[in-house]
Amino acid sequence: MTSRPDRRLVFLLNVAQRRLQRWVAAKTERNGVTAAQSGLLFILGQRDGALMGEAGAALDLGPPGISGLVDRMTAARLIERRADPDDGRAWRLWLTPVGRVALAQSKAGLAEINARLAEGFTDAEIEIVARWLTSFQTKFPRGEVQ
Amino acid sequence: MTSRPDRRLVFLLNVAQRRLQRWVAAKTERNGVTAAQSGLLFILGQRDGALMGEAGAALDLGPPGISGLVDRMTAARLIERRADPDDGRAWRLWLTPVGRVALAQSKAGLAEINARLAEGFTDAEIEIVARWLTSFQTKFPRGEVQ
DNA sequence: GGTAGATATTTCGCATGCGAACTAAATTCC
DNA sequence: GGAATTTAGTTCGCATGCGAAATATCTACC
Repeated sequence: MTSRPDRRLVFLLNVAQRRLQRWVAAKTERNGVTAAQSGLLFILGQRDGALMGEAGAALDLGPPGISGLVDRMTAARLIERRADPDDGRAWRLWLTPVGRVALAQSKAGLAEINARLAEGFTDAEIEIVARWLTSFQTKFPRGEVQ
Repeated sequence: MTSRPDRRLVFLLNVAQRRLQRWVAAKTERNGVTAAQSGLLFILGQRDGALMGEAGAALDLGPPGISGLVDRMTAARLIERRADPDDGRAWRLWLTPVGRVALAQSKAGLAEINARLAEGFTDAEIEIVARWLTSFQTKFPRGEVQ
């Protein structure tokens, strides 16, 4: 029966993600902060001075992902990278004043996006969506496929 | 009250998309066909000989996106690009024998992914998710932001 | 018929993020 | 204490897909 909707779920997810990505990119054009960069700003807003690996884990990024993101954001003066005094391999990440401003703007922008995301759906329905999205973490774990 | 779940929806969507992407990439490693490439194979499976623009629209890709995808898939011998006899600007895309085999494999793989995506959710719930994902098309339209 | 505008595709530079392979520092184990 | 292993990050090559700008062709309009 049904089975028609899920046929397209993979595709719909992909498109939705890109639509949102584009929207945020266009929205924050002047701001200069992309969606991925906002993510790291939010993390540091809660845990300024986090290790790169911690931030990467919080954002579900692998080492190359967080490394590149940090490079770009450091170049943009949004964050600062300082050596961990206790571990010669590790770096801690800190918001710069510019980064704090960008974070505040991102927070404001997120409010509008959240409003749109929930538009036309009840709290209960959004709850289901959130649960579905969260289920990916167990259904498609990092590391093991087989 | 609630309002806590949607806080993270943007992020959850992003992570879910990447998790699935990685999964598919690892899954189809030998196959050699990525998720994006499967998308085009599916389109051509239904409409062999589609114009690049048509295929791009069906996949919600802009001109540069479909152009690059076609380049890579042509190089991989999955599809063929032939000039449209009626329009000197346009190209039509055709599955190669290799592409047909890859499409068949992708179809099989999609079945497994669909099963996982629906795991733990009722048809009604999946319906809600599908509706939510589809709503992005109107909430975050191409072209206009403001 | 010829010019102005629309349309199909390409190219460029960029951000994102992956896996594989590497470097360097820390930890474990004998 | 020193070798083996683990851990934190980096680098490389790649796929993806965006916006802006360019190219080539087609269509419309005078």
